[in-house]
Amino acid sequence: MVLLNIKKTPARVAVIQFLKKSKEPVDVSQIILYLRRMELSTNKVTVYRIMDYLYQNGIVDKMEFGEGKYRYEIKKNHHHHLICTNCGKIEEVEGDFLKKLEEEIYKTKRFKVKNHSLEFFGLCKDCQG
Amino acid sequence: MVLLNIKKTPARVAVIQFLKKSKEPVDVSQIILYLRRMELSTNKVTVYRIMDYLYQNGIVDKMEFGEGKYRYEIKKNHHHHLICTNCGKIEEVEGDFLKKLEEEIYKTKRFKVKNHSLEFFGLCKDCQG
DNA sequence: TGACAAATGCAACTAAGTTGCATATACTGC
DNA sequence: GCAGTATATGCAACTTAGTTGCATTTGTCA
Repeated sequence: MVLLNIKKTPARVAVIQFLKKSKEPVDVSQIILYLRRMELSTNKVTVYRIMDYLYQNGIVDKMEFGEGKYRYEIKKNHHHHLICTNCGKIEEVEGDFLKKLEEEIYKTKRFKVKNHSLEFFGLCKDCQG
Repeated sequence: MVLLNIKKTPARVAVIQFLKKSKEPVDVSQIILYLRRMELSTNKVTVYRIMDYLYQNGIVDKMEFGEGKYRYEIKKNHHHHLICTNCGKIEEVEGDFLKKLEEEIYKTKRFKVKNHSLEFFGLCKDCQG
């Protein structure tokens, strides 16, 4: 993905770097912590604006796991999240399982699905039993 | 569903009444408006506590549609929501389409799904074309 | 290297949701 | 019906997520 007309500011570069190396979707407070660690003085307004920019331009996905705040991750292959309700670990399952269902929805309800959000909550391997 | 050990306070009765007659999941501010209209003086703290109580006891479902706030509805047959990104209308599709997928997830990832959240965003019949 | 749009910083704000504690009230047994 | 008690509510103050307006700074491109 090529970013056009984007000013390569230190904050933006660092945010994207952080998102790329993160193994789980991150929230704004985690991003701010990272920027501090990188000795990039910044404030939350900037971070919110960066995240909004990245989201509006399809560079990141934005999601909510029932925590009352949003998480972001670099857009990649279609996938969904497995969220462990015990330890909080977030895993991924790859694949788009809903294409047929979305066609069915259009046939029966005339609702044209453009996007969906799907997350699974439960217990990860280590938290069972 | 029988509610045991619940004090039937006017606020609770009214909230459940409102949820039952609502055609879409409602948020806390809508509930407060309804209570005011019913001439039930109440405050948001009470409403949040009622909603939390109802949620913890499995009487309502709690969901988030990317608005930065939660919506609630009386628990009923398994279904998912179709949210029109143009007019905001919220429809339903009945059915649990993910059972097989969840079994598959357990087989391949050893993640035991207990719950999932699935919403579809797009254009309703009236907002297309 | 200078101009200018675009990005940032600051301060103040809104909106959602929470906490502690004192008061009020629905239910139980009498 | 009435008193006692656990439970629910109200209030005030707070936290956290996210926003807005405006002045200042900074990347980029000519």
